Amino acid sequence: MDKSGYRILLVDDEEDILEILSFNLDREGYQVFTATNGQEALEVAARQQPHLILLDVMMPEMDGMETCGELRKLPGMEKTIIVFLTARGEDYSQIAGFDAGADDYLVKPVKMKVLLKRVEVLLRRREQVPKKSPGAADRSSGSIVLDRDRYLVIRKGEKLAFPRKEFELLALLLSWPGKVFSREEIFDKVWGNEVIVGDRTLDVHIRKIREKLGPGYIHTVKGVGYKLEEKED
Amino acid sequence: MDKSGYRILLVDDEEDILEILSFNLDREGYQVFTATNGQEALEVAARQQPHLILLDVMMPEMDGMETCGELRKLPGMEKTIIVFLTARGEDYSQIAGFDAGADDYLVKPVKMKVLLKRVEVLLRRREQVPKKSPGAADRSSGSIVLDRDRYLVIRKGEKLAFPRKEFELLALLLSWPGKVFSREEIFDKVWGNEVIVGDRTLDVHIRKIREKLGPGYIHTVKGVGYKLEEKED
DNA sequence: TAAATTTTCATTAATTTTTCCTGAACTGTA
DNA sequence: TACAGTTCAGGAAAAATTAATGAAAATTTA
Repeated sequence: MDKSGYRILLVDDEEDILEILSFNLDREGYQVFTATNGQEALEVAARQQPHLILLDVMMPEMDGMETCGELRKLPGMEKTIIVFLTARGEDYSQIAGFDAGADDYLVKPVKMKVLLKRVEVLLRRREQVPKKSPGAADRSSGSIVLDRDRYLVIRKGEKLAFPRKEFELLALLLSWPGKVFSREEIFDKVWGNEVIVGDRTLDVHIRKIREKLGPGYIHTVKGVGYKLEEKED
Repeated sequence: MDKSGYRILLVDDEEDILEILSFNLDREGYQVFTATNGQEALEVAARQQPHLILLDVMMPEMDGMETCGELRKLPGMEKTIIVFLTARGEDYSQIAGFDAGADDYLVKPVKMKVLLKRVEVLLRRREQVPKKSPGAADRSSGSIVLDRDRYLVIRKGEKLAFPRKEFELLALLLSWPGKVFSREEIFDKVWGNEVIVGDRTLDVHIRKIREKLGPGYIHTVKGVGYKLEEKED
């Protein structure tokens, strides 16, 4: 990940903390900005348009949550990642529960390694630019996308309704396109290790999925299992 | 298998589960350690250097996948076996996919017997150290590569589908390019010592492989066995 | 209760695995 | 060199395994 393309805003009333965080994030390659209070945070944020904001909850005058609410109102800041920094012992229910609009929160004291990792993960998640690594096992699928909330399978924009078992099965295959999943593995992951169903059951589900997706997606590897692959033969 | 030589780390935020797993694994003879959150897991792992880590995906603060990523970064932990414990219905693409770096995952509820078996198998698998012959070609260096996950044989970038027996046979030969495998050895490794098949069976499989790979790969050493070699005559 | 979903079952189909037979290549020997 | 005795390759096909299919029963859901 090229970190130099990311702007991070740190907001804390303690200069010491700002300095430590700043030092470490800077060393990682991020562009770092700081603010020591809510008001300042809003100004810097508006000007710099950071990708991620680390916000201390406990601050005088305008606290983290209020600042967060204000930040969210700024143009282009609706999707900025806002992470709360909170001291241990503060009321989690208040922090985790409220809808001030934070994306995540960290409990102080935070190990720097953890914080850096979290920042990285959050940025990457928001990045959502699925790159293709040539040659390597590409686990992001091409034309098939799952909508787990609605139990929909979207293939080339077309929405297909899938019943639960079929959906779960497809989801499993899709979780690693190309990988051959053995029957055992499929039963284990889709049905669970409690339930025991006949071998033909799986065949039938595979057939149903094939009927909906059309041919060329699910391939049988006789004696081994099934795999999903879009391009191949 | 002497289980007392293995250290297993259990990570789950639910104490009950930890207790049950701990009890059972302990009874099997493993050395068991526990942690109730990702942070603790990292600390214990760093100190105890476990051989296998059972990691619940759903945990507060730092979830299993994130923890996994962190664990992988610890020194000497690159090859530790990490197994995810996941509830059925969770997004497979999140669990199996992504580069969290898990070796396997189990779906809850897991039968204890299943879990113990899986642990045993995984530990044993990791035990086998692939032997290298000094002068021989490395299996990855040649133009033939096996992709076990996809069950494909890749020869000069070209993907070839191999049926099971042929795949296993080729895998054996490829495990030590240049070495001559005796018929006896091949039958033992590929068919297992219980199954008894005629001598001609092997010839036929070799022929099939030759048909697919083309000549120049598998060489017959009359009266001794077969070997795979890419360069020689 | 009807509709949809999931599972089973009997058959059929396809592929894989194995056997068998013929002949070529090689080995050692008279 | 010619002769038996092995050992393996190649063609063809039987045997066995495994999966696809059609239809229907069982189960769950709406």
